Amino acid sequence: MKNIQVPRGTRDVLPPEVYKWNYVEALFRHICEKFGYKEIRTPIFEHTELFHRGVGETTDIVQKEMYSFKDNGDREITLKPEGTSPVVRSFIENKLYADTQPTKLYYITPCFRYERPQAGRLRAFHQFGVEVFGTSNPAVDAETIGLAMAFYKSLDIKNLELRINSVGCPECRRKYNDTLRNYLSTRVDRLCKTCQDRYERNPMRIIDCKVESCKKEIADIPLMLDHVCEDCRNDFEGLKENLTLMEIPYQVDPTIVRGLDYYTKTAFEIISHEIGAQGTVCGGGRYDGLIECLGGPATPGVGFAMGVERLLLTLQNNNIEIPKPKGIDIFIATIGENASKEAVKLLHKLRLEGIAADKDHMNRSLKAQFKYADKLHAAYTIVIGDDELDKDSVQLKNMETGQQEEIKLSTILELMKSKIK
RNA sequence: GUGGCUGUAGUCAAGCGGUUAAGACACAGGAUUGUGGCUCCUGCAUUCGUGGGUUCAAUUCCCAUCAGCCACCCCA
Repeated sequence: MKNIQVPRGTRDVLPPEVYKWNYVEALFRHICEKFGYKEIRTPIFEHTELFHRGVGETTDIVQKEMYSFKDNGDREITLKPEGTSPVVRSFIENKLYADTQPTKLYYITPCFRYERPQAGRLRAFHQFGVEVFGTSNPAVDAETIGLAMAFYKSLDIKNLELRINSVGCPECRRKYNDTLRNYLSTRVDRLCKTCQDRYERNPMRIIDCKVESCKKEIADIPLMLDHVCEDCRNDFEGLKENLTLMEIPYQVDPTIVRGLDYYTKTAFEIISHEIGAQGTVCGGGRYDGLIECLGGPATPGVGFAMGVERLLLTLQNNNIEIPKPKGIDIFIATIGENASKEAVKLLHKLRLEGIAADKDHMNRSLKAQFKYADKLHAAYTIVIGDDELDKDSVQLKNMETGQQEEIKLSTILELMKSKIK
């Protein structure tokens, strides 16, 4: 029979890998809690309309990347392609705005996007994210960046680059787009094909074109950052000031344009140069219009998302080791039927006391049982045979030093309890 | 969605038209009496992602398909 494999762009996380996931998840939770953020969990699927409104009709995500389907009750359902919209939906639905503000939330969630898979880009992937609702103070934008940087720092990741920009508010962006179209209108036909397409769809993207002829053509293109209104400019200055207060180095990069429609003002990216073309390890910014757009009261918001797979890739490419889980406390090797039965009794008692213990179930020879104990990284091993049962006496072997001491079998439980403390 | 590279055991791989498909690691067993890690020995692919085609003959050539990687695109 033919094997069934995982769908394209998905993968299994197997035991030799999963401890790393547990580690970074625990660390992320820990850091978030220290920063005063609370965990929120939302469903893996939502009504499709949430993403149409929350992410934006014009985005690639909505236009071609969503896993959407009709359920048996004829509802239009979509597997979440990102984490922010569901959290905003929940904030509104559960009236969290009625609580003390700001609302500071974090989440760990799988996301789904139908894209061409590549290193650091999967169809089923995972995000860590935070959102803060209820304040437009740029100090909070800086705080979320500080949280991300603190997280990376505690993993000892270096060589990350923080790039910040302001994409303005709806008013200054509209004016800017007019300025941009005006500037470009005389040169469109000299731009590359993709840029001509961008001119229609999202003229801001032309700024970051890599084609030489385009670069030349747009050398003095007006930048958003130079055309933001007074208010947006002040907030951007506030952001920079707060980053400086926290001693977080940054680069202003006027070419950062977030792909999701809802961003306003602050946009930022944290980039790793070691993991290939998909180097954005964290991306986020402010989205002051989103909550209202999804039917909530006018409430400002800011947040970020980081890709867990990309994080793990970065760790790997920087040779950063995650502490390996330790082995079992004791292995019980047996010779003969009676001993094996006795071991089952003892094993369960040990386990009930919180001692990590195991025995062989493959009818291995004594020698092979020791090899197995070694593989399980057992701290101690005892051998039970008929003699030991008769005399109530076993050799307790320390697997690291190889030393054995003779002990009473009946006292092993108390002894192990004291040993693992 | 576009272009390019790749696909041989659990893993990394050699072979690139011709009877039994190297090697390493991993895994399993053993090296006389009931003790692991080192060493040594033994075993482990009727088959080369899948399906077609060319040929007397294909893992080796061609096509398709699937999957992985890389770049674009996009983004976390």
